[in-house]
Amino acid sequence: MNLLFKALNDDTRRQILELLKEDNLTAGQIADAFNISKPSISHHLDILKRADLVTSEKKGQYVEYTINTTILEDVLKWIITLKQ
Amino acid sequence: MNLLFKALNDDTRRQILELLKEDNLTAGQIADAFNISKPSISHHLDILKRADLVTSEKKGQYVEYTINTTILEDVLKWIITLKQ
DNA sequence: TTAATATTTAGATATTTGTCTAAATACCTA
DNA sequence: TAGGTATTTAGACAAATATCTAAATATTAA
Repeated sequence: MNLLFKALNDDTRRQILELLKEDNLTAGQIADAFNISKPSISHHLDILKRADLVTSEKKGQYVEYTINTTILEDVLKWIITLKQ
Repeated sequence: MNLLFKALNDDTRRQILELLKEDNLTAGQIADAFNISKPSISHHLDILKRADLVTSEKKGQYVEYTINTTILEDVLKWIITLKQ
């Protein structure tokens, strides 16, 4: 839960998730969407991965990232419980 | 949105919200529930207030805090949109 | 009005976080 | 195999954050 909220607590990472919602993208394609260095984006992707919000698959020399929204159920449940 | 995620990105603050879900509490009562100094709790309450997750009302020499869950709709919507 | 209680503000400090550049690693292709 | 491209790792640094103690403010009650 902590890892999840931590991962979501950054605008760049939330934007990455919104991008990946539309399409799987390689690390480079994601980096190109931001005015941030590739290593920084790589770091953000690592945080998203550790929170299980994305998965990655090596495709030749590229690494393709995919969003995993199932983990967001946990956040939804926590919030909905709080609202009841 | 940023303020909201920031406020939720701390275990103590999430626990404060869970306490306030059960009952309105004064700043002191909230502080008593944690092994953290009163000024630190006061600071957490300020962050929750700025995110509009709680409201406060002065009652004599006490300050009573109330949870505001309506603002969580924004987070729910963001997550649900991401999942679709 | 003075003393006690409740809360917040101020200021300090250690830790975490987001960013960068440089270097390392992995893969592809000529 | 050598050179180029894609990505990650390492290390440094500034800014943000969570915490503390001490002091200030506000309210109540003797």
